[in-house]
Amino acid sequence: MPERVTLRDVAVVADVSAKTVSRVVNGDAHVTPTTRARVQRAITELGFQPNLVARSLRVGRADVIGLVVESLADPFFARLTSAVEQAAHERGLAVMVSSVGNQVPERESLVVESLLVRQVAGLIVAPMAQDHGYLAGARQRTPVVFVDRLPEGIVSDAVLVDDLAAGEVATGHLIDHGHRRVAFLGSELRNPTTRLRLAGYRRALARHGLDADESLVAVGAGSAGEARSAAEQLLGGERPPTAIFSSNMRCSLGLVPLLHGSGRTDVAVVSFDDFPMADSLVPAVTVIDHDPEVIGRAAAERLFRRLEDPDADAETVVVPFRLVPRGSGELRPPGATAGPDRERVQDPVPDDDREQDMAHHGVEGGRRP
Amino acid sequence: MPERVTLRDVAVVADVSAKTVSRVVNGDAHVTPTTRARVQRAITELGFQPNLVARSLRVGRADVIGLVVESLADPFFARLTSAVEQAAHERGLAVMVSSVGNQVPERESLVVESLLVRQVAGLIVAPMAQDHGYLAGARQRTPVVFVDRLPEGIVSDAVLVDDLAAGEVATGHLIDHGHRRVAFLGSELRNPTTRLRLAGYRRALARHGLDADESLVAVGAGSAGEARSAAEQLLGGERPPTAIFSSNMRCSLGLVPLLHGSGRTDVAVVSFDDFPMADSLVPAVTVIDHDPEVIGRAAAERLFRRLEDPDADAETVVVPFRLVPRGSGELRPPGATAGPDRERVQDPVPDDDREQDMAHHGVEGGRRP
DNA sequence: AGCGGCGTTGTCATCGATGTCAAGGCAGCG
DNA sequence: CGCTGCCTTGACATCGATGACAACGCCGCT
Repeated sequence: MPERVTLRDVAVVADVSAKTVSRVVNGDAHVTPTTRARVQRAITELGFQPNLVARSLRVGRADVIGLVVESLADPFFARLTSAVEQAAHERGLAVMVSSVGNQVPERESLVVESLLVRQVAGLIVAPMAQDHGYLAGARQRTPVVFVDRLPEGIVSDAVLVDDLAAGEVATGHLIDHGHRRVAFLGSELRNPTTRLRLAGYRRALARHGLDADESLVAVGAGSAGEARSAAEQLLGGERPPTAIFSSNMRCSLGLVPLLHGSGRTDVAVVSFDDFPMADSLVPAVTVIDHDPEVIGRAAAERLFRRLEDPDADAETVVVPFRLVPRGSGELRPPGATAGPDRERVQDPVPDDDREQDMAHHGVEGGRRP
Repeated sequence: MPERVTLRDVAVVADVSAKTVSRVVNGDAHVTPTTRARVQRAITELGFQPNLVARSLRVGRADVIGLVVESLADPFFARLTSAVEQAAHERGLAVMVSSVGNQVPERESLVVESLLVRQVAGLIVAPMAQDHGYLAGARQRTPVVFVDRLPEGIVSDAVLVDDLAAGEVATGHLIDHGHRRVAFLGSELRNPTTRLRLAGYRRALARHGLDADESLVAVGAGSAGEARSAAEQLLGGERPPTAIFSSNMRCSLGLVPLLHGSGRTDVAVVSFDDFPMADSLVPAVTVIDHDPEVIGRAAAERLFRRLEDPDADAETVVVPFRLVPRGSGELRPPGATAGPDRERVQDPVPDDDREQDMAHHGVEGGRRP
């Protein structure tokens, strides 16, 4: 029994050529049933398994897809990874994962390169880099689907949430509940989704005629601990916020324990992304919910379609988000009275119209050119 | 400019053989500095990247490690995955991930096989299968490190937490706080860690002279929702538990919202594994904490060492766990008085001795033969 | 001058699969 | 019987890298 059984070993036992064994293994029609049965017996007897590395080299492409995310431990990306892996597995593809970290966006191109030299059939990338020109050459032979944001400098398939709109909805929700000092808590600005959510925050402020106060913007939190410290500073300022838009799960995991631990559950919170126990806390946390599993699956499907039809036009899929009111986002600022905010003179639209506008934003999924 | 630059292309430009280019790429000493510089220039000019699939085929092993876990979305495994990927990346290795799911332990061997045919250099496996004999042959060429439990039927490297001891500590903690109706909430019994934690639970009961009541054992929860339903049944029974040992994070994510949502925060809880917000809830959740990052890193290091020394003896690394009292596990049962439990006549050891005993369990890490 | 040793370089086989295309066998038709 | 077409099979090159080892040149020593 040789250490590794090859086509040749099977060919000897079955008294055919290795090519015929290959035909049987790959379901090629050009084999007689008699020969086929004989080869199958030999395959079973020897426990033959094709060497997929050899096949990949010959074919020029591995049956593996690459996934690049910021962090595999991040709950959002963990669930996205899981969805991608499951979709790939259903197609007989393996998944090679790689993380970029949150310190050096330029690592993205190195990480992607390390997947390309392994001949991955395709890539799903949650981008952090400023410029995706590095992918221009590779994309002729390796399809790429971007998740969470559009690439810069190239046209590619993508699966997105509208971060700007979501940031605007989250912030608008707080403003609609009377808050005039709304803070933004976010990760590094080199993270494109942070920038978009911040832009949405600012657009909501502007839309309500509120001045943007940069002392209410705390970005750069690379961990839950840093988010916690940043929130502490926000709340300890001269004119502290009465509400906080926490622009990703990681920041929320720093902010919420702080508020609960320091008895500041009076501060209104909208969290971008749901997280465990958010609805069990008192008050339960209002969230912008977008499902990483939906994103992961959509990205994988998009990639499979691209593999089948390399020359089709690039397509962007926008997946829906929704605001889930649970309590923390509906808290009123100190001194505010119940009911519609009477100070709001710039926008006479009734509340129900605004709710509908939000529902429109929250439900809309579709295609973006 | 050819589509793909090979050693041969570089060799032509540099006027050397492909073998010399290979020597330069691999840092072989047998190249003159003059030749080396000339080749480097050609490499840069052509943008050459070695084809790692070709190398893998020739060498007989890919520079990829495989990781097999139950679910990539599970927070515990997500963090373990992240730690493994980072450790691998530091070594220039890629990571191929695969999930088994929680329904069919036998899928493990199929999943492992799909990694083996891709010539992974080594495997890290969080096992679910009943028998690891399927790995006996492969292990001669592909090192395996098991995480979380020892394999069945083969001797292999492993990185473990002592699930039985941890289950015993968790349950003992509840008993020490006066509970006599302690329930066990767990996943499927085909999951070996569930079985060990249940055994620990039973051992704690026995140690305190308490009869095991099977109506207090709820296993089979495949999701947080199912855990929630199981907990509902436990609490709705004729003689409901006053305390619950939730034997994994997933069960806790079902149980804790139930308790909070139904006003049953009087039920004492110890959760195996920490989770986000556990310490922000009221009462904060007492947990058995073991760090998946420590496990992941230890597993990766063990695998790297195995790759360097394939013939060394198998080794098991036991990583520490600790009980983190936060409130939920220290709740007293209804009608209990404060202070030491006067009903405990079988064990006259004072509380401080027992605390020390637990600290001993919680701190101990080391090697197991 | 001749020999031996050492360092560098190159040739060629190898890894294990698949693609390309020729060859052989058989059936049908004139 | 000879020719043509179709189907099956096999030979051999290919994928792109590395391992094994021979060949060559140079230097130092006798």
